Amino acid sequence: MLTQSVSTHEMPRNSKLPVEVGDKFGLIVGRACLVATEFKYSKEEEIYGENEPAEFVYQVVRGAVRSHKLLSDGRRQIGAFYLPGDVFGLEASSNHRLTAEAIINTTVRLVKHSSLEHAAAIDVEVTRRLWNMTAGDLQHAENHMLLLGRKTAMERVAAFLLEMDHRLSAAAMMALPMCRRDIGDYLGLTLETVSRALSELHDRGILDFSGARQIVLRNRQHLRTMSA
Amino acid sequence: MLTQSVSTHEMPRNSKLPVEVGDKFGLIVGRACLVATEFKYSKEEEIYGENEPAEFVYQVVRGAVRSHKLLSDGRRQIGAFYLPGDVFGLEASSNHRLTAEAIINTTVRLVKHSSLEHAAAIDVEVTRRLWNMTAGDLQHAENHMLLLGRKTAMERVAAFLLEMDHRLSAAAMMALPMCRRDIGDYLGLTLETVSRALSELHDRGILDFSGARQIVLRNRQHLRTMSA
DNA sequence: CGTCCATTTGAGGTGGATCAACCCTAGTGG
DNA sequence: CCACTAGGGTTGATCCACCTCAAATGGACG
Repeated sequence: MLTQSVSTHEMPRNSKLPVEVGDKFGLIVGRACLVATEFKYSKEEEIYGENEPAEFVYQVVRGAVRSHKLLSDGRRQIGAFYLPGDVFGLEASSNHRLTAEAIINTTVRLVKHSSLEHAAAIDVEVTRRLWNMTAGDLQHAENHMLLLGRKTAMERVAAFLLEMDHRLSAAAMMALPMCRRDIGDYLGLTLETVSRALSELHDRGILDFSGARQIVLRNRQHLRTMSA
Repeated sequence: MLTQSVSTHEMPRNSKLPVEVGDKFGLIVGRACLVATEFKYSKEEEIYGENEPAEFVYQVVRGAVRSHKLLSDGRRQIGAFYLPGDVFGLEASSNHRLTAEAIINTTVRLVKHSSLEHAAAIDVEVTRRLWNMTAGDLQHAENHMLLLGRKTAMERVAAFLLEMDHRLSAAAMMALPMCRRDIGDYLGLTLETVSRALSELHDRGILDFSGARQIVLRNRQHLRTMSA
């Protein structure tokens, strides 16, 4: 529960509100004349739980977040990873449908869901942008269903590497914030299968490691072919 | 392409516009003062293709529709089945992201995407309802990712039966419009595995057949437990 | 420098896929 | 009215991609 977290951590403070170009959160917050608050979560901390009321909408500033669903026996499916710039926790209904946790120490900007609702009720453009965001999430989910239902382990790992490369490759190097188990739970595989696939890609010269989570892609075209 | 289909079939005519309670399509169309047109597709006919411009939004009146994505080698993932009352083909962006086909002879109501856009641009409530629909699709996709990534064959089939029971059980009998291959491609399984799971459920007295696609559930609670 | 995890690697097992008959039923035409 | 056919469905036998279990390795951090 966030309100508790607020009290057990530092108090929120207003962010500088740097509305970058292409920053969807900034676009909405700015449009709606809302003030975003910064907040920090430490490694492995829960941000919100499945079925909890959706009190806030979040944007990752620094760090990384995963969202997941659990089966009663502990089997876990990660629906998405959220990296700096990504918005998460936006629900059209009143409750969150997945649990969100910080993968590493993470700073987020957040706005009250209710203020967004209020802004959306009077400004079509705000509603339109919220709809577009949800539609983007849906598109990701549709692609991921194809991956989970029909792709082989190697195809899944290749697709994962290209997705992460696209989303967080600053320089040539890709620094993965998540462990092998997280990757497996995202791809519907075990951590061992993920590890074996990465090792095979390394053996075939398609990627290089400098530490298990520091990866350099050497042949993106080959990966694209492999991801089917 | 629909315009071609229109010419090769009967001309569209205005529907009676019976705005039922709880009919989301009716709510939107009515609110936006739009006129819905009825149209028929025959068995196995394509309604729209992946990446085609999203010219229309559809609602099933009679029949059944499936939407899917294909890999280059023909592997197929069905994202959703649409049954009478369901809306499909609604995109926030300008193109369809899956292919939609009629499973059996199907009648749909449709409205121009552009008129919806126009109505949404001036009426927050319309936009809000469109957003809610997309959010509903996203929720279904999130549940389905858990199924595809983490559930066993039997759990998937049990979940499928409960979903269909919930959506199309008129009396006690459930009349499935789709073949075993469609079910398999929806659940990320082969048609043989689906058939074997159904046979086992029959042997265990959890369901009865009267024809391969006429199913009566005898123990829903047991199915609920099995679907994990 | 030792402890603790994350990761890798190995060996063997298995759930579901694949390949192959066979069966059932609806539709067709004689 | 019935024989024939075709397509969907079932069932069996075998295979294999991935999981499971186990152990070794490595890297980060006190």
